[in-house]
Amino acid sequence: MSSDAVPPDALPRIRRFNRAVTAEIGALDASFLGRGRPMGEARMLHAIGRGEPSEGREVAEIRAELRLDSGLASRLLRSLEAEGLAEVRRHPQDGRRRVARLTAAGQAENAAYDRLSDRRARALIERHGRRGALALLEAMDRVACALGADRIEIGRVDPASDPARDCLERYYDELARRFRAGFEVSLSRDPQAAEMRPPRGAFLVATLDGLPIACAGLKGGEDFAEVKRVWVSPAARGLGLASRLMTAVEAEARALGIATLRLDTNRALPEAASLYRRLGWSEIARFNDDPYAELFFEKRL
Amino acid sequence: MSSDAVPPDALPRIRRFNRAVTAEIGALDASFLGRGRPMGEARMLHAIGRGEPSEGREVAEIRAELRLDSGLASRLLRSLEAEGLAEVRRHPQDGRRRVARLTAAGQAENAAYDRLSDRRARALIERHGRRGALALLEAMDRVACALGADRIEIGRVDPASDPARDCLERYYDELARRFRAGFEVSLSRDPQAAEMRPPRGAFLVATLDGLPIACAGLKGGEDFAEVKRVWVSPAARGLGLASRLMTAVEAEARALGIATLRLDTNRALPEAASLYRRLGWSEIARFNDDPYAELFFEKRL
DNA sequence: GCAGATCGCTGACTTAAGTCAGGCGTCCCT
DNA sequence: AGGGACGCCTGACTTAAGTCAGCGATCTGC
Repeated sequence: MSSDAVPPDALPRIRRFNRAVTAEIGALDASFLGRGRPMGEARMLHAIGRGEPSEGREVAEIRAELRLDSGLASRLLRSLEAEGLAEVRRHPQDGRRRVARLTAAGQAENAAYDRLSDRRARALIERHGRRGALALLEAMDRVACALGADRIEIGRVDPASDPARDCLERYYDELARRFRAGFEVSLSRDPQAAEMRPPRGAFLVATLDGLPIACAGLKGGEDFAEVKRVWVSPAARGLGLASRLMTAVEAEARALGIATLRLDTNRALPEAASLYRRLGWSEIARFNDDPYAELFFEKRL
Repeated sequence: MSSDAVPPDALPRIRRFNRAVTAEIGALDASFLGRGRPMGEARMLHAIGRGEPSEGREVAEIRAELRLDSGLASRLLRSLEAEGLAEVRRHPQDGRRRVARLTAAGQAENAAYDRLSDRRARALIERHGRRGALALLEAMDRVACALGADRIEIGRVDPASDPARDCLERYYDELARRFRAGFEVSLSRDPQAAEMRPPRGAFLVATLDGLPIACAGLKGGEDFAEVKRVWVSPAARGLGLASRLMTAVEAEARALGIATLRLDTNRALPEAASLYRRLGWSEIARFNDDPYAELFFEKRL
């Protein structure tokens, strides 16, 4: 990206942003100290709590996440153990490694920290009306996606699972907004797309910190497979995520032994068509009767 | 605001935002440590540097900003002095108070910290195209305004000054976008509004961390004064700022001995008209020939 | 079964950060 | 002129945070 893409007043605006969130995070940390425990221990407690309550988390993983020295991490674990909040056991497969888990008391303590954090969050949102709150959340999403772009993960899920349905719902809403004549899933071809499952297809969802932000489906067929439901949340656009997703879909297709991919799209989504062209797809003649489809593409793997 | 104004997925989204900015700020702090100086000293240096280079800043003010104990602040100042980066003198009016200033070396050091911060900021923005960068900056503005709402300051400025012109330009742009027939300042009545200056009028600008986010003008006249150019940046809407601004304008008017205020507005700005009604203004008959004016209000002080 | 690598732990430090009491000089008010 | 308030400083602490070397247990590959 050329440097003239930087608007002239960008730096002071980012400084203002930094100042605002630094103050907010400082205040949150200060409120955490109110539970009479140093920040290091509180962070360790929270990091352990991010794992499954029954399984716990590997100590090395936590240490990497919090960027802690092995000695320091060990000491923090000892003090949590002394308080009866956590317990550390040996890893079932590898006796050198260790796994930390929260006790019932530890989970309660962790929940108390979450409540403190949630209270601040709720207070922040409640200062605004419903419209303002939605706009603020969208702004926070965009910032979070831009800052956390390299923590975005793409994974395979069932198309009927919660994250997939969340993406699809937002995708359909967007189509309804952008198509002149609106959009009604049931009128589109193959509304269920039950084929987007192994062994014939797949459904991919991109998440950031566990929240879904993009999706793409691969639907198996006789002579070719189709790529469907490619959608990226507005908050995550401009990060190259659609390309990553398409690459991941192609990899899935190859793994399933698929040789030819096809897809259709609509002129109301010009950014989609130009993405496909950029990624080596070529336009072909209509190959289905979906009323919403106007443009058709193919790619041979 | 009732709690049902909180969207159901607000809390995880805010948690994701917190996680993202915490990581970003942590990384920035870590890069600051690269200059071989503890964070406390770096922050103190930067806080001193926020004042006018020639005048410096009062120690008490800095201490309040950084929430430092008097003893700790004093020690940090001593170490900056020992490094030749700052000097502390007695306050010209009050010998108890003290004023800290950066030396030339201190200013250079401070600039180096700014460069580190700016480099990160620029890298963040340059990851996006121009459109994406603008959207990201708008999102950051909105978050900064929402988080820093109680640091917003309203002050009197000259209507020809930079902050005023910045607001007015963005105001005219918005009118051009929202009025069906567009908007051309030169066609509106009294395009210069040179009267929005003491002793007959005033121009108010609201700023957050020095960046202008809202404005309002008071234009003196014979039988009544007019409120003009009331504008709030989209990033700051929903924070009650327009009301604060109107209250401030009324206070200015009272101080200038004005008894009657009038204003005009346009149906394309429904939120403005409803604000005026809410603040006790009553609709009156047309009192000028501005082609863009459709609704007319009056308030007696 | 042994060598070398890996993982986490402990002890012994250093440094940063923050707290508190007391003291000195200055200002303001009467 | 003098008492009390104020602003800042110093000294003497405590606590948190982070570093480093060395140790013992465990795993992996040969």
